[in-house]
Amino acid sequence: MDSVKSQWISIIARGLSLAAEEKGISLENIEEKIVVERPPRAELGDLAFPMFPFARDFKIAPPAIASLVAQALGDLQEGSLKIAGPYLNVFLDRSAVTEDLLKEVVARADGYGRSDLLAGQKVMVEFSCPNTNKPLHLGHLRNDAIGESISRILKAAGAEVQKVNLINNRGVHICKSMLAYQKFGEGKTPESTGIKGDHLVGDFYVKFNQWSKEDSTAEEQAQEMLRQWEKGDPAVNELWETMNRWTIEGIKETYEKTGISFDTYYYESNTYLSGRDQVLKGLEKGVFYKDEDGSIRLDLSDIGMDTKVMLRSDGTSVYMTQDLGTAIARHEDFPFDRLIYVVGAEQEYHFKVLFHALKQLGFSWADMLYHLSYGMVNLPEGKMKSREGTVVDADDLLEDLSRMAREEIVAKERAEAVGDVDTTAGKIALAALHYFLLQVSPYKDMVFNPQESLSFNGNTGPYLQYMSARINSMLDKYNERAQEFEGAVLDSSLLNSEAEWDLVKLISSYPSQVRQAASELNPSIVAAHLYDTAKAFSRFYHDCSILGSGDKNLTKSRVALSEAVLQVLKNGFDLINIPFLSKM
RNA sequence: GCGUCCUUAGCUCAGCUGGAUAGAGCAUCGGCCUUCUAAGCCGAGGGUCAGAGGUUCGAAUCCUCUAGGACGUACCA
Repeated sequence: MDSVKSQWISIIARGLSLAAEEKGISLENIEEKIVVERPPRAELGDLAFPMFPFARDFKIAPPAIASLVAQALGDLQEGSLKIAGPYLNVFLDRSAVTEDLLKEVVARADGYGRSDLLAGQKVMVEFSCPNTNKPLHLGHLRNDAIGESISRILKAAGAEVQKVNLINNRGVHICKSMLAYQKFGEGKTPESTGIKGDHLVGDFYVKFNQWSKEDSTAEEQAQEMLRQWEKGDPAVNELWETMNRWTIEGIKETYEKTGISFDTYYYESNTYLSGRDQVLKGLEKGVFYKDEDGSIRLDLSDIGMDTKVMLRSDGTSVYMTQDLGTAIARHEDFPFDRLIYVVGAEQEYHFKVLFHALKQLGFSWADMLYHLSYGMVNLPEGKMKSREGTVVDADDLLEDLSRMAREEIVAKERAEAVGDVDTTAGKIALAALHYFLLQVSPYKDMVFNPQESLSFNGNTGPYLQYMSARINSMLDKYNERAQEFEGAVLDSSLLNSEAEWDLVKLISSYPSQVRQAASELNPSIVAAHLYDTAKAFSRFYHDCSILGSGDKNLTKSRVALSEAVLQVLKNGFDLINIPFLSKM
């Protein structure tokens, strides 16, 4: 369809220049001025060219220009042109467009939608970045969904993508759960309690917060433990290693359940020292300065901000310290053209400072760093607050969703048809979750209403799965009854209903939607397009019988169209991490 | 205080670099299962695109201001 579009742009350009010649005016850069749109309603045509931009040159009203151009072009082979007030609308040769499209989708198959928009680019995407003191919650799930999806979309746009995670495994907050474990742990382990490691550790983090309310020395004790840890105290270190392992194993289990993966894990514990070296180097170079209070700081007054601590006065590192070290290590490991940090909007200030500091330190690639800032997930009552226990735990949520999906399967008496009910339910749960999280533009805050958000009806992930499963089983039936349709010929001119043409347009615009999602780093564009496609198929399927059309050529043609729809859905599912189900 | 962002139907969200009558889902009401899965399809009601100016032939979209809200402005991450 892209080629058809550019073909029409040059036709219109020819018409405009002919018309201009007739009027005795000269037009420059015509093609660049031409705007292509889609008419608001299908009856108006397939492409629209507004004539407003040329009113100034012609010094006549846009509708008059439209008729002038139409006249100049006369009769056309490629389709037809219609004047609609100030617009020139194009009606494409549907049969030809459909035929080309169906061939293209078959030829490209899983590759349909891929492009070379970012070919040759190395892009690193950082996301998730959990702390090792508690399990993942709903906020992480949004981060993970965005990061994973963006990575897949960038890859589809031709980039070489490296997904990286940064485990925040050191710092005073980590010491808090360790301290609580020392005090109240009684030697419990994930094995002895049967509690998933990250949850067990998280319970002690909660315990610390309770205890610190009663004992005012708790915070100071945690700080002391951090100093011991940075000094390399063997007992502290051993506890740290044990508890970290528990948490990371638990978190990795959750990643596996949600289809998230990473090419490389970075650990704050490995990078904070090199970060510290960088800060000291920067101090020597005069990029940083030593404050009266003993801390090493960066002066940001040149970019209208205050000063920022790079290293504490007691010599221990802050978040910024290790992020410097991590960024440098990453560029050495994978010389990226772009590093995208998928991190919440509340850290915008942090990244501004980080990028600025790296630039001041003389790293040319500092300009290639980008903070993909996303909004918070709120509850109907307001923010999630760990202190008030309103945090939605990731594992619990997945379990709830799976249970609900299982109940649906049973209620709809689909258990037998589906086969493995638990696996299917798990995949439906993922579709519901990922679609819900990705249909919203990343930068916006969103509301998660547990009761309403988890519906499987309407504009949801399971709806998409349902439509694709139905297409799939219809195609299975077609193949089983292959004999009936022997000798049938694919004839795209038979696909002449509006519903079929709608599908052709949606299928053909899928690749440009993926490219747009890649350049805007916005998976919701893909999600919305898949919904439109599934919805259009649903209407078509309801109105047009495929296997029972009564004409085997028509059946074959509709089957081909359905196969193309299914291909787009499958390819798109992969980009937004929704599992395809052959049965549901 | 200062900075960044948000505000579209009762609710949750779309709305491409400004373009023809602002769209979905949920919720409400009404139709459709002896025919390819009713997790479906069709229809109805529901909008001063927060408000006011401005730019433009044309503004939900761009600019300014105002009002609400979120976040940030830590030797937390």
